[in-house]
Amino acid sequence: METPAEPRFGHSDPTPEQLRAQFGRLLGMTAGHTQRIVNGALADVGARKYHFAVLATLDEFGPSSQAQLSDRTGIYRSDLVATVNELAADGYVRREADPGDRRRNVVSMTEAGGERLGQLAAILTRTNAAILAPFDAEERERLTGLLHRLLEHVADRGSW
Amino acid sequence: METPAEPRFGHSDPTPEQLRAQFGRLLGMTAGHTQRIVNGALADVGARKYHFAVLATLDEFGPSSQAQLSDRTGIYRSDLVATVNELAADGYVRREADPGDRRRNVVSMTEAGGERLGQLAAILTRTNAAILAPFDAEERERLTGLLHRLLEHVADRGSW
DNA sequence: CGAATGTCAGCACTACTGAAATCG
DNA sequence: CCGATTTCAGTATTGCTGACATTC
Repeated sequence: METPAEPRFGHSDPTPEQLRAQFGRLLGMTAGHTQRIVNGALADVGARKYHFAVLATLDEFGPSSQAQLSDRTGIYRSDLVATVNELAADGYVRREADPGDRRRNVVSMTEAGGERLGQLAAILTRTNAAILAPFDAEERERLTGLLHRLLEHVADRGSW
Repeated sequence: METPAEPRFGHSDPTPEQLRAQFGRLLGMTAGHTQRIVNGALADVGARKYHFAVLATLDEFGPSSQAQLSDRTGIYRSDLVATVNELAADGYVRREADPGDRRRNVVSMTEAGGERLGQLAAILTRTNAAILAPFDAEERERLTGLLHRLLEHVADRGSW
């Protein structure tokens, strides 16, 4: 009774200062909510971020080995196996042995994969717009510019 | 041989446009790297984000029930159990039955917990500074301002 | 032989769900 | 009985590591 009913993320009590002050927390929570929105929209059609990443890469670079897909998407090779499995099971990609290098597979997008990519791209365009709705064009550029600089900085292995 | 040795996150190949264009990806990757830096620094002393969140909350609000801690930190009640277990095992908090309401536990910070909080706060201050190093004061305010607005927007249940 | 490739198994952390037991 | 609190068990995704067999 002391605590009124709280919704899933409802903070009936104030958030402590020391927590609010953490930049990492601000960034992490913002990204967390954003990811949940994006993942939820993708999950509605049975997809995940990895699916879009692989399909978009195949669209731009054409048939590729899994190692190339890993390099271009940032997805680990071990995780790519499952991703390609899923996409192949749905008929969006084909996995064939590379005749020229028998260590490799050649992954190529099917026609159905092309349509799937269009579907996922549309979903992402929509969610991106919804997420950035409160910002005008100038603010969006400022925000993405700052985030790009921050990403370059934190992604710089060697400093950490 | 075709692909030169790539470090853990080295993209020897370019990132596809369609991926680069995703705001969610930019935010997610930035947050991911940042979290890894912060978590790594905390892990060096055997701590996690949840530990700091709970200790900071106890510091500001005094002895609390686990439900209150959950509300104020955003940590799920089920996950709070393990967090309090860990903190109690290290002597940083005490968990006692609430005499006035036998459903509740009263969690309170010990002296060692206060020192631990100081240690973790110092670590976070250091990592925050390192993460934000490339930005001047004005840019930091702009970035945190934009992120706060974005967080409010995306955290708004009901819109999603 | 050394290196690349694909595959499998597994771990850690986070976020989240559901259910049970106790108590008000 | 309803609701609050704590606890346990379990799930999913992501990021990441190590090992292995095959092939170049």
